[in-house]
Amino acid sequence: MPVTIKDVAKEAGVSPSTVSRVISNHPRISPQTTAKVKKIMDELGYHPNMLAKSLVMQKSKTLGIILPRPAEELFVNLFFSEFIRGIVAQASRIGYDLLMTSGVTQMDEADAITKLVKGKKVDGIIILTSRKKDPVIKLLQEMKFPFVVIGRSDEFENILSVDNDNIKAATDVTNYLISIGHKRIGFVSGPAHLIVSQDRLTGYTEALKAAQLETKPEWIVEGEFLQESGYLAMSSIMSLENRPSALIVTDDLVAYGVLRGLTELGYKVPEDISIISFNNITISELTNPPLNSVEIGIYQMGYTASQLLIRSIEDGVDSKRELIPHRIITRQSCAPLLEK
Amino acid sequence: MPVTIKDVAKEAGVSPSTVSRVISNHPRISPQTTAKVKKIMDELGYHPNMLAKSLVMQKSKTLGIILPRPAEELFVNLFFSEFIRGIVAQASRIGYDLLMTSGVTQMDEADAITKLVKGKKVDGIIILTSRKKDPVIKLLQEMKFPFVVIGRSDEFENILSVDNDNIKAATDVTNYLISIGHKRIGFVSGPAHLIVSQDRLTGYTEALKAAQLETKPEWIVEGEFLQESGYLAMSSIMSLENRPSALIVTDDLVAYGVLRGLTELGYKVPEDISIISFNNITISELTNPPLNSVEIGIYQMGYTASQLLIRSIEDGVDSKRELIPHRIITRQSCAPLLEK
DNA sequence: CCTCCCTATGAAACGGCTTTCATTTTTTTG
DNA sequence: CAAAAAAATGAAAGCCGTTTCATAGGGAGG
Repeated sequence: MPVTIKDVAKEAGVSPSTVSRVISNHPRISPQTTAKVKKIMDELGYHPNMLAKSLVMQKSKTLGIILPRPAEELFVNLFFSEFIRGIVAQASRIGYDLLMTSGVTQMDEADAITKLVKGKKVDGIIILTSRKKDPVIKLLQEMKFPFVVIGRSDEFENILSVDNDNIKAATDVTNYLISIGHKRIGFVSGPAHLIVSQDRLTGYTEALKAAQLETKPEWIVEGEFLQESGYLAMSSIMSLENRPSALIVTDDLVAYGVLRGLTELGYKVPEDISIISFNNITISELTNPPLNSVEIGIYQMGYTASQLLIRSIEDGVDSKRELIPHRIITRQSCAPLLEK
Repeated sequence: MPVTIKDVAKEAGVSPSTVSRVISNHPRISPQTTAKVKKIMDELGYHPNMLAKSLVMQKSKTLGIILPRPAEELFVNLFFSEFIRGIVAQASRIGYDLLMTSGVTQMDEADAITKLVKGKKVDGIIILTSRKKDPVIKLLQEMKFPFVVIGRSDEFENILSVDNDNIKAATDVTNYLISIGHKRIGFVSGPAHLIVSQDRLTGYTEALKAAQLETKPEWIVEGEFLQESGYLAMSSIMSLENRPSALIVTDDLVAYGVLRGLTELGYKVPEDISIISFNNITISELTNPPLNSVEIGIYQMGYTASQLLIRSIEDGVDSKRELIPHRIITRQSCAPLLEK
């Protein structure tokens, strides 16, 4: 027996319509009535039933997010919390909540989305990872449902997205290494099906080309977002006769593996080889030596995604790309390479 | 113009009631009608409006969770993702979603909860951290609303909770150190207002008492869940003339700070002092040396909390405490102490 | 062949809120 | 002071489902 708008109305001696108008600050309600109704609402501890409200308003004031499958979660895992904080902070501020769901099996991400969308549980959806030819993006695009992707789509131009300029970031990192004298630069990449991997690789390649430096396919290793990948990459890279003097690593956790591999092989960082990685998660300042990394503004990405999506829902903006600035954090894993 | 139950009814030449009954597998609907209606639903791409359904059923099939304030998030941060995965995995399996919200300012956690509860957006709530005399627990208890706390309450017995046996865990850890020969054991604790801190400290104290070993107040240092806390603790502890030969640390991140502090002061782990910590987050296997730690089953805690809460919602269980087993992970930060 | 009882389905109310349209009350204006 | 305009409020429909109660039709039993 929760207290409803009717109870308030009866108690205040007005009609439900009037109470409703008081709640929504309708202009044509007299100050006295407003005061009286508000008093009663307080006394009765009235809170509107959001389901009823949502049903009639045709919007739920809720954003949706699909939990990544464990496999892809690897990437998201370490900054998931920060992301979510950003999203929820901004959403709450504007009166939205965040609904999380996941497919029951690995396969039905699409089903989960359809259910959310058609079931009217959410007004918009945030996509955390963008894969090449991402079917989820296509689905939402077809349903014409508001959504924002963290990252970008390789198929659709006119969507909402929040991203780092990963190409630029990788270029910056590469140029940074070049600027301190490195000429042979390797790259430990992430899974090829993720767009972020692709972009970072592109930036790296372009920077090298622009500087007219050598690129060797064997200097580029692809792996997962696992430290093990970094560890494994080292044996192949370091056994090359003409090996890189610096390495760009796609993620700090992977870089940790790189560090571990190098230590085991008897190399010193940064004396023997310089390392710089991406994402600047907690780990990166805890390694030995502390890692140079690229801060990508995770909280801000979440925050911005939330904001953008809500604007899209309320004002119908449906095509905008926001780039969150990145920043190279200098620690102690890179050293200048002196001419020899 | 989403397709509603009426559209399906019209198209199938039956009444909305019949369609509704088909959806819920009502026994008294003829096979032919069922088949016909299902076919139409498919053709039209019908999905029930969950808001309407929730409104009439008086339940939303949604669990709620309040994002911890940044200050307390520190503790939760590093395993937040794992927690959430556990919660959502189990919830999704049983047809529930997870709704996340936060107070807009730091203060109104209680408001956020009230809104969720009275607004009928959720059927139950998961509380991630339990503080001493936690006002949030009291609030939910007063509202007689289903909730489960991760941890335990120091005020209420008859609630739903999922926890580690932290007292036992700390006792185990202490006994482990004792078993390898340590007699002077220190403790780097977490914030006193968290129940988990209190419990671990209790376990430690009890184990020492049971073994009739010395406890010195100056061997116990309280700090935040920050590596800085561990770092700072070292200067005071290591400057004692009669200092511990082993240290139990409340969290791996803090232990990392401890390690850093010790290295700077010129001590070697485990030769000079043994370290073991709690939580077993990613970091703990990456430190130098890799940390002995206590695995606390985070995913399983989330999973269990979800399950327990849903059972409570559906079957009215309202008092149950589930303990998730812990496990000491042996790595290389503890060494036996030989008699001298 | 008539009643009685199932079975399958439909009609209508309800859940709690918003909003249009109508109505009453008050104020303004000529 | 009457008429018109403005302000304040109420009645009722509608959002989209579920469920109770009623009813039509078919078969069993007498």
